[in-house]
Amino acid sequence: MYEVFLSKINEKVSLTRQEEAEIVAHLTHKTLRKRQFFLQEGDICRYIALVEKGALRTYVTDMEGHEHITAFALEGWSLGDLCSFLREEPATQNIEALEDCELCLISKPAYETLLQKIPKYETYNRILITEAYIALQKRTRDMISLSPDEQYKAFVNVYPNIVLRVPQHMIASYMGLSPETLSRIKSRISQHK
Amino acid sequence: MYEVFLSKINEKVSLTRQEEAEIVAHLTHKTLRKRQFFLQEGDICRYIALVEKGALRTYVTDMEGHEHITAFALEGWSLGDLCSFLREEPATQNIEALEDCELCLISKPAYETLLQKIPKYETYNRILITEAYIALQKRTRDMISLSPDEQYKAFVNVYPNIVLRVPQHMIASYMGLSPETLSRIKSRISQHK
DNA sequence: TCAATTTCTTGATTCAAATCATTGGGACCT
DNA sequence: AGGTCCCAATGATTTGAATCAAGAAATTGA
Repeated sequence: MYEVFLSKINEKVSLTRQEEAEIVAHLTHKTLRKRQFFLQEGDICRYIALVEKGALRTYVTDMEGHEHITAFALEGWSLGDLCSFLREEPATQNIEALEDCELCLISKPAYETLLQKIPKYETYNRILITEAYIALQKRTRDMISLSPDEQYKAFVNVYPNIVLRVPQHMIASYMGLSPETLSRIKSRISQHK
Repeated sequence: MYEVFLSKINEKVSLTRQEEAEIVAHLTHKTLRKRQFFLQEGDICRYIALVEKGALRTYVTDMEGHEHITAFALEGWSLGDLCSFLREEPATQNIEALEDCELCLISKPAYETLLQKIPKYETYNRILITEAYIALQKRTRDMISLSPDEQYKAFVNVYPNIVLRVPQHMIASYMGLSPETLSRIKSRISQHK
């Protein structure tokens, strides 16, 4: 049931059987159908989720009501509106299933208990959030310093699975482009082979 | 000497005298003159710094050689190329003093020792990096969802000190705009009062 | 104090991407 | 099969910001 979750932690720190049991006792499970929301803007994000199966997208809405995708998540990835989760404030992000999903959830009380009781869990979280920060920083750097063509090539290289599983107009949204522009970028790239 | 550093930690966790002494023993001090670099692209980032006094900018260089400012740092803020620091890879960021600066440094060996020996230091770091992640996420969200005018107003509200201490064209660079465009935005805003 | 640099503003032109509009191809229904 | 919906590709037009250019204002430094 929680193999993906535990193996993710064990990649960073080695848990004993006891610790594994303690952690699993604080997890819950959830399934989502395609198009169901894990989180909607305005609600408080009560859980951080780890994707055991499926695909989801995170998006925000701008002042004109347009959606902008800020992240995708596939198997093994974590998601949630961290700001809303930690401060128990209304979320600004929406998280929607793009396929039927299996999620593994941890609530705020569970999160805090584990941080306190299991030092390795705190270490794991420090490492996880540090890596997320580095990845986000890298993404912003790429958006600044690469041409749209280069950016798309980089995206296809780093996330080939997403390209296969997600409609193209959503990748355009993620890249901050109109669907038409991404379409033209693709044809431009394939011309120069 | 290290008051700013310790008070930053004590905001999040309460250190004993012993712990404070242990931490201070692992810190070093550095001064920078205006226009000196704390870090240059290609070098390995050997230290994370906390600004005790002064102002700095972090920037990256794109394929055409243009600079893009990704962050400013004033008193009490931390900086460094985290990716380069942790993985001991060449940095992609440049960090330059905008004023004469006093920095408080922590090396990688010191960082790892403290993480291990002082659990509160790990907790502090987890909280710090989590807040940095949330702030970076908020910034990307603003860049996506706000008009340049709104973005500038928000920037002035959140960082009035930076606006006072940093040339306008650098703020334009931070916002991803040309200096001319930011100038026009300012006149547009002041017209509508 | 005066020259040199840096910084900011304003105007004219150019350009890349958004928008608007149309078409064609699948996929999924009954 | 036929119809509806969704998605991608392509063309025409518009638009907002970058670029190019020049000059004014402010800082800096000898």
